[in-house]
Amino acid sequence: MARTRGSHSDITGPRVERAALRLFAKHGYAAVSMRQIATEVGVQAGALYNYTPDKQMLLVSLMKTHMQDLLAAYEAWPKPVDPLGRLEAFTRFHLSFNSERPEAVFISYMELRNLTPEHFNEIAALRSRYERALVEILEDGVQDGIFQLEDARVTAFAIIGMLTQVNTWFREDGRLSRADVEALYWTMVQRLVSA
Amino acid sequence: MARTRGSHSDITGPRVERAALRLFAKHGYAAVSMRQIATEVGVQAGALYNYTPDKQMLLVSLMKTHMQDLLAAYEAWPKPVDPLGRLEAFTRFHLSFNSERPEAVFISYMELRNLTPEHFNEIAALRSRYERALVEILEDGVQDGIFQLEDARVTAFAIIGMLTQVNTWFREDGRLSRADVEALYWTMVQRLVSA
DNA sequence: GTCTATAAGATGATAGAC
DNA sequence: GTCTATCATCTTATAGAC
Repeated sequence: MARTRGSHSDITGPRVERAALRLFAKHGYAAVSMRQIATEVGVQAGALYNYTPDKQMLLVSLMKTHMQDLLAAYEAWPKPVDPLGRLEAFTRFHLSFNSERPEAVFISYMELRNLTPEHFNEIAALRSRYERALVEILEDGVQDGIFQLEDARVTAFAIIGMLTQVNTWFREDGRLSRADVEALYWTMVQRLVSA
Repeated sequence: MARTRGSHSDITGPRVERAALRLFAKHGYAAVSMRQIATEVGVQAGALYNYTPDKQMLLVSLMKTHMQDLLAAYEAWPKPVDPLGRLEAFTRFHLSFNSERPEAVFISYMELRNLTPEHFNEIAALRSRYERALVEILEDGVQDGIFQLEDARVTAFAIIGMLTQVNTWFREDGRLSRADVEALYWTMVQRLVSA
């Protein structure tokens, strides 16, 4: 059966999300109007409400998708069994995953304050699951006598903080390649745990 | 001579800046209206324009003041002459200064995208002066054979990234005191440069 | 210096035609 | 599924009285 003319729900839906992602990252959630998103997609503002109940849910959906993608991709990432190998896998995974979606990473950190408490807690829970994975690697390494560190939770924050910061300065056409950056940060992470 | 009744320029001015700082940090620059700021200060919206030509300059002024305060405070901070002592001074200064003004720190990083190119470059230049100070400490330490690291600029970014991240999780009533956090991070910074 | 009033336009969201 | 038209409200900024 032929499709109704002008019906593109399976095409327009993803385009709305991508446009919102791009514009929210560039100007901030509050600064972007539904009309701007509609213009970017090539439809009228009213048509957006076929894809989201309101502006807030558009943001929530972007952030939730990003955090779920992060967790799913990390679980699928090849991981050795020894703590040092797992720490290297985590380091390289984090740098690689984040470098491929700078906009979603930026939004997921930046726009937390625009979430209602319920949505905030949902995103925060996903984020802690990821952080918890690193804490466990560090604790295992300490137990095996391979790592030396004072506080696994604070060290995990420090590692994630320094790895995530890369997105603020890395440029594709800069002095260093992605491989250079990965190697430098893996060396620094090893030093941080005295491995 | 008696003051004109209702004239409070020396009191209201700072109150406008403080209200804007608080509200911009909480909700984001774009999400805050001049009416909200006026309500917080206790005046009508029109009165704000005695203290700022427009909303944009209110943001620029907050960010510029913060960066200049940062540089001035760092210059006044007691600094040893040896690289290791200077690195410790930088670490403790950064944690201490940032912990005292979380809102200004947040805004100065978060709202860069809302600046016109001219204002952005001005703020970015102040920021690099600060980063440059750390790079020089690291380079001096390498030259003296005290530090071992591959890339002084990337290491400086990593250190600043991990130190600045503290503001996102530290709570006054949490498990760790400020002194605990300073000690933990100073240990980690030393490890990062193999000192 | 602060007020009230207002200009000129943008905003999120909905209703109903096609 | 998309459009046009519209509502009610909010926005930044200014003018002029006090």
